[in-house]
Parts: sequence; C-alpha cells; structure tokens
Amino acid sequence: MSIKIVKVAIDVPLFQLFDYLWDENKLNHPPRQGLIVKVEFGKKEKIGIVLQNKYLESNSNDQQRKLKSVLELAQVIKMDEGLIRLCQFASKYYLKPLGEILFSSIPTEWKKTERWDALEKQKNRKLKKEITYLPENSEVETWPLNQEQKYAYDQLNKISCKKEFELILLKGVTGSGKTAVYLQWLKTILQENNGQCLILVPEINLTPQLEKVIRGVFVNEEVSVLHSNITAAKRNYAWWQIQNGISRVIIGTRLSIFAPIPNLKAIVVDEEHDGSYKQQDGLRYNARDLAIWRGADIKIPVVLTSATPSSETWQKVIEKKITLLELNKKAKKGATFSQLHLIDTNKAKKNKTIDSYGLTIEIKKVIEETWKRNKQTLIYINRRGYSPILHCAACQWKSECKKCSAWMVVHKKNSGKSDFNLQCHHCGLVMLPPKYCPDCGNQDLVTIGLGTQKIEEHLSQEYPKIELLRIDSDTTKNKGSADALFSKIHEGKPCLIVGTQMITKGHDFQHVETVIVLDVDKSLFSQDFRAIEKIFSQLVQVAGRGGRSEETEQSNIYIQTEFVEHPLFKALSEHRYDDFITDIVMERKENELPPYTYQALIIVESKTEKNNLEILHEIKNYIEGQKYLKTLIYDPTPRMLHKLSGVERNQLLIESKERTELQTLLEKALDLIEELKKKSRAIKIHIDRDPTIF
DNA sequence: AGCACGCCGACT
DNA sequence: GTCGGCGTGCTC
Repeated sequence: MSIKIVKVAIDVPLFQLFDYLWDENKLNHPPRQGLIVKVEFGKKEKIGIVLQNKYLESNSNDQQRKLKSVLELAQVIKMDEGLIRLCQFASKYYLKPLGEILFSSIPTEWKKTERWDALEKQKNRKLKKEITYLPENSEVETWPLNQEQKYAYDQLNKISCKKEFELILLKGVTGSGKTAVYLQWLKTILQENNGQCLILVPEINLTPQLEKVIRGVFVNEEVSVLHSNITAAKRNYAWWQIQNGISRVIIGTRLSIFAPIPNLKAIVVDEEHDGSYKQQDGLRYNARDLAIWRGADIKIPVVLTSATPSSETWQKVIEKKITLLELNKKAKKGATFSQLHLIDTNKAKKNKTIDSYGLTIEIKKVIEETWKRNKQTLIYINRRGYSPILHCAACQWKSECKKCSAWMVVHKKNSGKSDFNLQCHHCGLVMLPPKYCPDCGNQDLVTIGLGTQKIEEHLSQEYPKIELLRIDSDTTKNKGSADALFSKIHEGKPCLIVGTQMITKGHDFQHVETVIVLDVDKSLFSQDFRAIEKIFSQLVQVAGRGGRSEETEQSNIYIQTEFVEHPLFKALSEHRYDDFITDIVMERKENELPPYTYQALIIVESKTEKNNLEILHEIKNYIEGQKYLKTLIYDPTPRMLHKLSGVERNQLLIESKERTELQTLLEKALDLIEELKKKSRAIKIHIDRDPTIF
C-alpha cells in the first residue's frame, strides 16, 4: 500500500490532464482507469475521471510539486474501457477536450459529489420498484418473417456468429419490415451472449411506437430509453441499469452513443441517413460515425438501416466496404407502393387552374374524391406558421429579424388583440406586425408564400365539412397534444391532415390514401449540395405514410412542381433510389465534394464581422504556413445565417482529400485557436468536423 | 469554465 | 480613499 500518482480528466474545457496523489489506504481502493473521483481543483471541488492504467509511485519530488490528493471515490459508478477509448477518439477527431466529452455522458446528478450517497440509496430503492415494470402496451409482435426478411435475418446471424466487427447496411423500402428483421436478430444475440445491444434512433419523440414495439419484442428484458428530454431521476436510473448490464436493450437518440455499455454486442443505427445524428452545437459529433468507430473498436457488428441511405454510406456500398442486405418487398399483405403523380404548376399557371394559395384544380379534385371515398388526405408542407415573409409591395421592405439575418415568419395567433404576429424561428423573437411599412408607410403589407397555418385556413374555407388536423411543432408543443392528434388520425374518420416534417417520420397512417406534397421546388435547386438527397428521402418517407393497410386500395402521392422533368421525380416514381444516389455520389467524386473529400469548418462568432474575419485570416495564414498537399483552404466567408441572435458568424472551410492531412492541419490550427481564445474571450471559435450545415 | 489578481474609473 | 469594471493568467 502506497501513494501513487494518477492522471485525472476534469470537467473543464481544458486539453491537459492533471496529476493527483492516490492514497490507497485512505481511499480503500487501488487506482484504476475509469474511476470517478472527487478532487480539489483550484478553489473548487470538481469530479474527475482516472485516465491511465500504469501509475508511478509518488516520491519526495511530488511533495515539492505540491500535488493535491484525490479526496473521494464514487463507489457505484465507473466508466468502461471501451467508452473511454470512444471518448478519446472523439476528443481527437472533433478536437475537443477529453474531459468535456467524458463528462457529457454522465447524468448531471452524478456530477454532484454531495449527492453521491443519496443517489446510491435512491438507486437501490428504484431498483425494486422498476424491476417489476412491464410495458403497458405489451403487444408482443412475433412477426412471421417473409422469405426476404428471413434471408436478411440469417445473414445477420452468420455475421454476428463471427464475433467480429462488420458494417452492414440493411436497406429496405418503407414497410419492408426492417425493424422486424433487426429486432429478431438482436433477440438471438441477447439469448446467446447474455450481452447488451444499442439501438440508435433519430428522434425518440417522433417514434413513440417504436419504443412500444421494442418493449413488446423484449418483453422479458430490461429496456432503457435515453434522450435529452427524460427526467433526471429516469436518466440516473437508466445510466445505472445500463452500466451494470442489467439493462440489455438500450434505445436512444444520438447522445446514447456515449452510454456506458460494458457488454455491448451489437449496434443498430436506425434511419442512418437522418440528419439528426449530427449534433450542431457544442460537441459537433456524428453519432452514426461514432457508432461505426465504437463497433470496430470492440469488434461487434454495426447495422445501418435506411430506405434511402446517405451518400456517405452509399459510397461504402460502391467501394464494397459494407455488407448490403436488401429488402425490396412490402412485408404487410396487400400493401403496395404509392403511385406518384406530378402536377405541373407552370402549366397550371398558364391555364389559370391554380388559386392564389398555390393549390391546383387537380389537387382540389383529389382532396374531394378522397373524402368522398371516406379516406384521409395528408398534405405535407415543410413550413410552419402562416407565411414565411411579410412584404411591402411598394418599397420591397421585408420582415427581417432585428437580431438575425432571417425573415420573421407571419404566425396566426389563437388569442390576443391582433390576429397575427411575427416570429423569428432562429432566435425566438416575437413581435406584432407593423400596421404600416416601416420604410415607406404603405398600409398594404402582404404575406409571401405559405405555411401550414395558411393552408389550414384556406382548406377550412374550401371544405368546411371536412375535418382538418394541423400537425407541426406549434400544435404539438404541449404535452400530450401530439398523441391526441395522432390518435384522432388513427380513429380513421375522413379528414385532411396538414403537417410539416413531423408527419414524415415513423407513423403508420392506416387510413391515409392520398398524400399531397406542396412547395418542394426550393429543395430541388438548393445551394446545399446535400439538399437533394434529403428531399428524396423525405418524399420516400412521406409517400410511405399512406396506404399501409389491407383495407386501403391504391395510395397515391401528388407532388406540385414547376420542374416535372427533374430526374429526382423519375427516380422516385420508378423506385430507383440506387441509381439516383449512385449518380449523386459519382457527381460528388467528380466535383471533389464529400464523401470523397473531408471537410472541416472553423467558425468564429463575435459582435462584429470585422473581428471574425481578422481572426479567420490569421488562422488561414497560419494553416497555409504548414506543409500540405491535398488540402484546399478557402477564404473566410459569412455563415449561411450570418447573424444569429445579434452575433455575427463567419467561417473558414478546409477541404482535404486526405483525412490524416486534414487531422494534422486541424491539430496545428487548434494550437493557434487556443491561443486566440485566451487573448479575447468575447470571440468564440469552434471547429465543425464533417459539417452538414454551412 | 471558474476564479483570482490587477489595474483604472466614479462614488459613499 | 474604495467599490467594481472586465483583461489576463492559472488550475495538478
């Protein structure tokens, strides 16, 4: 028994580790990597994580260095080695301090050392109560798998028998029963190995029935759900259950990639193409990419699922770096693909068969006919509010937000003096619309474009008899309101459903026969090179909402567009996503864009653009002074939303054909960035690796 | 990130 | 004379 020196990561945004003395007699435990400890750091008590496995004996020299001692040891929590390696990788790759990453995965309650004793007691109490918990809706689904599914299932089992890392893409059209395949597979894995599995999902709130299905399938297992909106008590409990191996199935959003799962045997990334796997602030990680790394590190299979795989994943298919398993048939009896119909709005404008709200005569006919058949119609428009811009026709004034470089959106109010208000969707600023144009005094202010509220208003005037449901983040923000709306839809009464992206994810609408898509055109020619694959996947998903039951005959999707000739529509109607995404990936290769190049952004935020540009030029010059061959360093530019909440944002794009070269350059840049940060704290500097928004 | 130290302006 | 502004530097 002696006093040793341990290296400890502290929960502060600093890159270095700190040495502490470890008195084995006092702490009653040998030092070990992953132990969570209480230490004095400066004048404050902080928690830290022990980060190495070999320890030096303390000598008199250390007393001179006036090292402090580890004060206390958290008995009940420990980080497993695999998780620490994942955090170390994330720290290096995303160029963030290790402590920040390690501690982001720990529930905030556990970080309060004064709560440790209480938490330990609480944990035992909750354990007894929750162990008898059974899902309320334990509809145990024992799908008989069809031939195609059975084949995929068998292949997955063969792979998992090898007990090695393998990356698999389970590609299946909507309704092909991908979920059934991977859940059955996970079930067999859990039987054999007594291990744990992790299912990553894009947004848990949008897929509440997936949780039910999973609880139903794993009815005898402890299932933990993790996302940012659970209560502290639930999170504490889940964390404890998971890291002790009691919880065998973990389902969660991107943050659960950092869950402490000591006996992890498989990871599934559901809907891998979904943009919400990328965190857009703080630690800007991509959970799908980290899932692949974690799987490779601990030698387990990682399954990505999608109907419309991302370009990154499709590149791996082309280069045969991923095992492709395909499901091309609908699993449910009688289910068919939606028939695609394009409505040419150019022609409609010429023939004057389009109204002032942008609805064509064809669309109206379809709505009426669907209603007469006692079926539901779903209208997808990816814009909430009444109208995106308020505009003065006389002087071209537009409702720009005072704090952001964005238009304030006109919203219809449910109550209050005025009928409308203006809202900034970026900073949250709300104000009454001006009565006169602030620039020229013109009283005739008009709204441009349409959102869900305006469509709702128009349709309720056109079809007073048809019940109308609007589903967007405004009508679903109160607790339970989303459930109420969705169960209303499931009742099956004929109605019109108007909704944003929210309706495209997860839900099975048995009684929807007609899907209408408005306002798709802006995505077809977007600045963002990723927009086209995003809109394809949204259209596939929204098309898949309708006609999912035996009783529905033929479901149809109608898209209003000026660009009926766009190749996207041809691919969509012929269900040729493979060819479409192959073309996109090849185009990216030609244009030297991701996934064939690796990008990073250096983002600077401050009160003035001048400051930002000065700093970015300094960074650019510094990087250009380094050795590099396969990297492009662009000029500093404003961000897409250059002003947000009164803060100016600029960026420097670095693009490399070689990952290692980019890594080296970024590490060099980081030294300078840390220096610059010290100099002026009013200026924020971030690195965004593999950015998805610019 | 915190927190202290430190050096300048406006206050009982 | 001192309270407090936030620039700079350090935390084992």
